[in-house]
Amino acid sequence: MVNTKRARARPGDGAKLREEILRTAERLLAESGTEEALTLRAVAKLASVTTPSVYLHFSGKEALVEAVCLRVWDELGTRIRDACEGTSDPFVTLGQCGRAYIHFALEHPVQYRVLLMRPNDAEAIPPAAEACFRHMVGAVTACVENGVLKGDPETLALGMWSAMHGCASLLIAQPALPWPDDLESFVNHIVRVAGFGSALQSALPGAAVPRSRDLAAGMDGLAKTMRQRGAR
Amino acid sequence: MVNTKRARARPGDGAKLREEILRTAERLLAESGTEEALTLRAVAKLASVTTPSVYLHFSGKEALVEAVCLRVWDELGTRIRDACEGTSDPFVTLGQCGRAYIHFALEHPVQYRVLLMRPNDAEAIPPAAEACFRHMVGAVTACVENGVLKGDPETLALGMWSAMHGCASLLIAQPALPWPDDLESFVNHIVRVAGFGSALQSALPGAAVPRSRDLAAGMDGLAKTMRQRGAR
DNA sequence: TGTACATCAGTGAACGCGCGTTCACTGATGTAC
DNA sequence: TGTACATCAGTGAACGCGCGTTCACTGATGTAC
Repeated sequence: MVNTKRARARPGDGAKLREEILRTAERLLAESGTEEALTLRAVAKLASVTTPSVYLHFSGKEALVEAVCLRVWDELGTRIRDACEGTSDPFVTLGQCGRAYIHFALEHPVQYRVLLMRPNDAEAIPPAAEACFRHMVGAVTACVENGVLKGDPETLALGMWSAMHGCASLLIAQPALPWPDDLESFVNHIVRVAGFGSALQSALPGAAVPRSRDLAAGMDGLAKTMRQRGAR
Repeated sequence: MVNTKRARARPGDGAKLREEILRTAERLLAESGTEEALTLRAVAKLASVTTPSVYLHFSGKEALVEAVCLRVWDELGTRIRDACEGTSDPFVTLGQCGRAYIHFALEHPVQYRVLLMRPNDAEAIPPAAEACFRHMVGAVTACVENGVLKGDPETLALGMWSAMHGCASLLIAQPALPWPDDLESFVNHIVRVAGFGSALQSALPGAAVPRSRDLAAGMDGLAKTMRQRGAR
């Protein structure tokens, strides 16, 4: 974390510092590894500027944090959107969405924590977060139209989101749990469980849970059918 | 939050204050609604004692927080254990475990946050947390022995835990998301998705994801079979 | 072309705050004689 | 039965720290005359 002398911006270029402060704040989060390191003083120092300068561009600390969040939501949205493109099968696409979500979280653990694990009593989520959710809902809707899922797309999407979030946030916050060595396989497991589960729950909505033996038999039969169809 | 005058403990009874401090800390969390309110000064004041008195029973703030966590883990463990008793079908039992977990989290949101959403770089989880996990693994193992689940019980249990955690922690941290009005139904949805998904993933391990149309057809067929068996 | 001036990005010093922690102490209790 | 004393739970005042925030200021830049 070097702090070289900054050249003062020319009149009219003041907003450049705003951009630089935001980038510095993200860098501080990533490099420190903890959100507690995100203080106005630390950001200012790392940006080679005095602390009160931050107030020229942000009304206070909370405004800075919110601005950082907006950027992260945007990045996450882009990642999810990109993951939704290029595949034709909607169920596969839904899984790719989920994988992209978890990968983003694991690659940006501190940012993810600030986004989704802080207490957040705001009445509404920011538009950039809404956009993320809409991508998820879109992927689910395609599955509903295709028939592999049934039910309210928003509820199904919240279920998928919550499953992805559970995996990501538990990995981030509780690294001491006995996680498998092959994390990539575990993430796949989570994504498949959520997808398969949503599909089966779509087929058996509200019904009583089948007896274990019946369910086990049904699963084995289904697996055989799937293998036959896949082999054609 | 009243603070009445405390009578000094008699020699030998000093440890009573330790208990009282712990109870006060839990009360403070529950009543304030935020973990930031858990300061030594606030706990001492609420317990009608001066701040340095806390040091007679805890080596410092971190030790106090850890002691609070141990108690919450114990409570959670009891809840899960109780949920595992009384039912004969292991798959139903697994679902009850999950529901008990989420209910506990939603009833104690601040405590749950302190337990599982704080940064936690400890190398090992505390024994009381291990006990919780073991209950989950036990419920999963019963399903594996019964044949409704297949695979490594620890991995399957981590999947279940992560699904439950995702629902609970997202509800707690992001109340502004468009949650359904009927939360109880949503929790059921989550639990069933995780259970059904684990079962189906057990039957189709590592295989390529089936084509949507095949999966949809398989699900409908399965649902019909289940209804017939359930109707017998 | 030179000069006075307004603009505006950024500075330096200081503020009050609540926090965790330390340390010398007090004063009631039980005990030894 | 009375008294000196050791024990030990708890006190009161103070410490340094880093934080967010405020405010009067500086000094380079572009502009009007």
